[in-house]
Amino acid sequence: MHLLLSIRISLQSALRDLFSQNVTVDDLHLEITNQEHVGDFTFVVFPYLRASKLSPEKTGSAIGEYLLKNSNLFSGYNIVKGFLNLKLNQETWFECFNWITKNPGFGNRNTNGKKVMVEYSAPNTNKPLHLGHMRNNFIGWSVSEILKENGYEVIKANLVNDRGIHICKSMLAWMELANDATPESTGKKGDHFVGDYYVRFEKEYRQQVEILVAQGKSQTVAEKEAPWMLSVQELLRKWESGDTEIFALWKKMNQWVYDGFNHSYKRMGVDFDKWYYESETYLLGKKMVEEGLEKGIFYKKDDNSVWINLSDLKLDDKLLLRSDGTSVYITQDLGTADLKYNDYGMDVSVYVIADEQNHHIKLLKAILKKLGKHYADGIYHLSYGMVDLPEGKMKSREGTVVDADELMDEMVKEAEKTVHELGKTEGMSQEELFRLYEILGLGAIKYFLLKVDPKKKLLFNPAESLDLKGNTAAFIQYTHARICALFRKKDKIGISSSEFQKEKIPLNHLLFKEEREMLRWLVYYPTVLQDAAEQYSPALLANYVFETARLYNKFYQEVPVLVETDEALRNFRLELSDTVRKIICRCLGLLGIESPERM
RNA sequence: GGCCAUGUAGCUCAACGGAUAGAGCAUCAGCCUUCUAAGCUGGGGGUUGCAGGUUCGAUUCCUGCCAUGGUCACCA
Repeated sequence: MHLLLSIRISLQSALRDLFSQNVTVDDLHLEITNQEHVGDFTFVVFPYLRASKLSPEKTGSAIGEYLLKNSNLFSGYNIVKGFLNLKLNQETWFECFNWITKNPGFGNRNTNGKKVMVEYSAPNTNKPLHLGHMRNNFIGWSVSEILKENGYEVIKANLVNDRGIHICKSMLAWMELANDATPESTGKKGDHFVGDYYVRFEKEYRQQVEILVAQGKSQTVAEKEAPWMLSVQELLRKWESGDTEIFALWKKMNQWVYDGFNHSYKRMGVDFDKWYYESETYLLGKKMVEEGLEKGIFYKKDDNSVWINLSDLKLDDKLLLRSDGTSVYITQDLGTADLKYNDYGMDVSVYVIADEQNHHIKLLKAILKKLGKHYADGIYHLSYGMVDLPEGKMKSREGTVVDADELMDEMVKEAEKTVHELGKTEGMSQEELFRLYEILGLGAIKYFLLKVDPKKKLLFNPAESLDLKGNTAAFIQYTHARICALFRKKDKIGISSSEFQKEKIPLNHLLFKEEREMLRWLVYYPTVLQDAAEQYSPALLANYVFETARLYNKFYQEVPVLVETDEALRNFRLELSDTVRKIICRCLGLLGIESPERM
């Protein structure tokens, strides 16, 4: 029995039979009854007063009476103003619990035949990953998994920004300063190795600019004429013309970076089905610009630069090719969008990109539409807020960027410290312990970054992220481990458990408040899972699973499980506990967080 | 300046247009001779940025202000 649906159907009949109102089941809204009122679910009758032509109280009691007479779900009702509080009878709760336990994939939806591509991560190959990438990665990965659970076929894609002036900067600094050093020879992780040369370029370049300024040049001129700026531009030209030596170096250094990235991705637990490289898509973009020119959708200025007029959309004209014929950021995005669609023909294409690019994606969609690409309508920008630190924005120049690898190390170390202090892991092997530290450390970061609504900016407070109390992954993982402990204990003291059978529950037994509240909450899982997909929001699941753990801990505190002497009741509570454990495990799993059996 | 977000307890965040706006952190007071105290119970803490409007009802929708952030590159 699908509880919420059953109640809605009863209400639907009530409105139809009493007031000749035809409403769809989806339009009927049920809320959890407030703490201070008596009841399980509440139905607001205000919207139906026009139909009933009665006072709120009389409308409510008419519906209440109808439900008691025509349905066996309810044991009573009360009305406060226009709020009809419904009380379910105990039989209904057991029936409902039966339905949940007999549906292993409770909440999952069958395949709907729709295909979605989720593009996320999108790193540059000149720097290691940082905290901003982490939010991006975790949102992208989690949304993908949530969509799968809701019946979509999902392609996880990564679009690597592997070309351009910034890559040339690391290359130049390496050529000038490295003496053929490699990640192997220095024992440094490849992405950090290359990133260091990027930093060294910037440092040296700034000095060169300063010298020129001291010699009397203006800042702008100095920035353009500094020796390394000229060299790096030359390097880019060589790269674009396909210089074999430069190309080989570019490939070699990018590979170092990829080796580093793959290591980080693996530790973060994110993966991709398809990799795109801007070095391969920018030419496609150029081709599309040519086509647009031929069709007269774009126009060329005297200096040979190519533009599109978007005045009908109240947007400024947008440049698509520079006067020297090279492509800009949006050019390659046009090419990538087309390639993606030709590869997969997906219904929806999700771009997980920070909100600083809202305007850019708007332009991208607009231009694709002008080119007659119908798939433009399927593009959805999952725009998330940037991660700020208590001191403000992360700035690479000021060295305030939080490095992903360092953060993971730090959090795992912190987890190790706490596990040690609490000393509950006696008998676990060294290998199991290391595994546990990873699960706890990574879980903490992921939960911290995912629990906030993606579209809001996120304040990363290092001290707070280390916390293991309250609204954290550890709190939820702890609840999971606690339930596991309960079952270990059960086996140890030799209590046999069998499937819960509601017929065996003593008739005079009343469910604890904590039991009813737990059941009532579990019923909402399918709704939350669906909402999370529709809103592309892992945060909804994070909030749900936190509340699940919170309610279970209350239950655990107040209700005896193993200590219960009545076998049927004990079995019911054990199975309820196991159901909660499974829901926690599934929710955390969709957030990319593992559920330890001990901690 | 135009456009777009955001503004809720000291702090970080919740709340399909519904009841006296909820959690966590911090703070104060309690609970381990019974299932993991990374837990539980209770207290204090609010003019939901401001002013209007829409209606049975607004944190939520509309308008105007104010504040913060983003963006409007031949950067990516």
